[in-house]
Amino acid sequence: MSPKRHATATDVARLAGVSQSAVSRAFTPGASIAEETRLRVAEAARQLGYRPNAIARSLTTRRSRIIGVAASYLQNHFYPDVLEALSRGLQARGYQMLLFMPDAGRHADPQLQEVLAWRVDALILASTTLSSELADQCQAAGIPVLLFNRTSRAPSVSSVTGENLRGGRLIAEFLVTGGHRRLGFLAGIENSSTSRDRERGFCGWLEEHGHRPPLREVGLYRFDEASAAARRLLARPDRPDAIFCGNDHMATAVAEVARHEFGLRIPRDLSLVGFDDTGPARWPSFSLTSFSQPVQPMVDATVALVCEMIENPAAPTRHEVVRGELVVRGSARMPTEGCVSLAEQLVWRPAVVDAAG
Amino acid sequence: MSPKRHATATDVARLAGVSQSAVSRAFTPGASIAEETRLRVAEAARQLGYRPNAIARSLTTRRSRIIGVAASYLQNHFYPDVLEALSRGLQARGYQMLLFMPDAGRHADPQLQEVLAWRVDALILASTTLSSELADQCQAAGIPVLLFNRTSRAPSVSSVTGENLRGGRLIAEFLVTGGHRRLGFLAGIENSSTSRDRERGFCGWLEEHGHRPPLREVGLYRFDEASAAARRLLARPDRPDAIFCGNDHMATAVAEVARHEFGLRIPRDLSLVGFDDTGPARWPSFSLTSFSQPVQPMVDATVALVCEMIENPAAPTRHEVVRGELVVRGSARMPTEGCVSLAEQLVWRPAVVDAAG
DNA sequence: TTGAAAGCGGTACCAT
DNA sequence: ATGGTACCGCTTTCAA
Repeated sequence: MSPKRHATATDVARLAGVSQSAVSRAFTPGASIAEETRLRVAEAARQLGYRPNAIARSLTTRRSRIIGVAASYLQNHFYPDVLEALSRGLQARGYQMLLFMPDAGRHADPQLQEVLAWRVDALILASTTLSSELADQCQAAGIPVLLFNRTSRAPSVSSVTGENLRGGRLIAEFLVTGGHRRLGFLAGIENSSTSRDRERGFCGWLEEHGHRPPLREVGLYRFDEASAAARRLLARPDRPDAIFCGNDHMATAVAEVARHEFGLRIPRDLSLVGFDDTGPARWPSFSLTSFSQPVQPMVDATVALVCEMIENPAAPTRHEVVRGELVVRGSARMPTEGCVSLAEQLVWRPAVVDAAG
Repeated sequence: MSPKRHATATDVARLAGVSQSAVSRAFTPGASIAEETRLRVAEAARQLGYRPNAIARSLTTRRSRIIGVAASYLQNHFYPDVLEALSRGLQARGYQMLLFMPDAGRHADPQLQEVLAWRVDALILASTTLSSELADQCQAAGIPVLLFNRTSRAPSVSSVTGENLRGGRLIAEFLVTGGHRRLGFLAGIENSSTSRDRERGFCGWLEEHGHRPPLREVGLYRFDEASAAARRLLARPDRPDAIFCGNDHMATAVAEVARHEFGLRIPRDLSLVGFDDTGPARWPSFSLTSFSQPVQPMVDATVALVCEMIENPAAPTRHEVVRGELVVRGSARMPTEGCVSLAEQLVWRPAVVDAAG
């Protein structure tokens, strides 16, 4: 069969014996229309399988009710979780989600342009790789931009992040109190705000308390890079006795290398702490101690903020920081005698398969 | 600053001193326009920051160049991988991707309608939960529908799947040849074609070769359900010595339960085989033997097929089956003396952290 | 090659 | 409450 043309409002109007305007009203909640007319239209629409054309509607209303979402590297389980929550959140508010995955580097630009061509009502950038100049440009072009799990150097772009700084500090304190003395830090993407803040928190606390800076490697937030970095770190004569990994995804890579290539036991020979508290890191096999970035609250904040920005474009920039906590599992040696203030900030989660879902 | 209006083709035309039609042509590859005019328009467009409005374009051309993609349950690492590849594949062909995650059950309908309102050029359903009647309806409404990793009962809807039947059979042969005698099968979603086919292959081979049917549990393709199913299965007095799990995601759940709750060693006390060959299942900790569903080939086939369906709506239904192979790692006891035909179908992959990426 | 003009399928304002 | 009508921003004939 040929691609049969969709029924239009005019078709419905003809069948229902009303004007095309009436059809439009019948599908506009709160429009002034007689109940009887509405029913007649509804019936005609049903017969014809009519659905208002969102494209035509958007052309006149100048609001697409589409939100562009940029993501990259879904291997890190944090992002699929975010995507799922985001999809439901936006859907619930009547928005559609146009997903795109920018290529690394400058090639992202044409892709972004394609998305902008759809006159998206807003842009959510959950991609570490997309340059922040791009964000600024969009912002300047008058479209609301929201950075997710990152910030821009220019503080003019709104953002939703976790407590990167506090997380980094707390982990430093936790590890030092736990008796570790040769610390390591595995950075993510070096010029990402997220990795920088976590590192600043971690090293800041160490410095303030008179400890040596940690050994340092870069894992680019990727599994394979993190594995390679772990090999370098663990092969050193002064191998660290604890590593703070920039996220859980890298931490699992380090755990794999440590156990299966170096024969190390965790946490006996090596303590590991991650960031995010997502995915396989919660499974008993890894039982990773990790500073959490709670997906649902972060997404809720994002959806609320983005809707606000759309409704009030003049609203001031906001930087939401969603509270996290240090979730203590089994991958890092515990402080035996903790200071109280530290203990109060920890959450103890024994490994249970059920909780892994 | 107020949400400044985007420049339109008319604005550009005025500045360039040409007609609005000329502007349109300047942005239409292959349109008949003088090179000099094109340049003048390009310059004016640049000055004004003009980008053709995709919404207006779609309204007249009646092609949106948007493809609706339904996914559900991104916890299973297979799907994020698919999404990433799909995004790049569609992008490369000039399509945008409108992603939605149908709620389980009937509530999916209004969401689908929203997507259809955008007059998507095609629909890719990679969601196990979306009912196949919905697929039929869309198909009947004249929009190309492609089922990914599933089929519909009515064979009129095109699909791309892995070798579910052959995979199931091969795994049965592999396990029996490996000396296992008390087999278990962990089903996914019971009325999904994928789970049914894998089970049919598995049980079919067993029956044909005079073996008892396996013990059976249902894991709904979910981590927590699979964990619960594993507990039931492993607590039995006649506990299976090998379990074929409907996918890798469930297999990792079973491995966790088996090791950490039942103290079983894999594969000494229990052999495990999965399906998909993705994600954490490839990590040394799991080193899962699994029948592969190669993401890139499956996505390539999907993109090619969907484009074909768009260009030629009259094209006949097609059911692409992408070849997979039994990837042998360490989670299942190997046949000591294999029959040659079986051995030829196996691929041996020792656990290496590098390969896990 | 170019410009004028007729839609595409709606929304919203205007009288009635 | 209803119908008529002027757009929304573009593509695509049709003449010139």
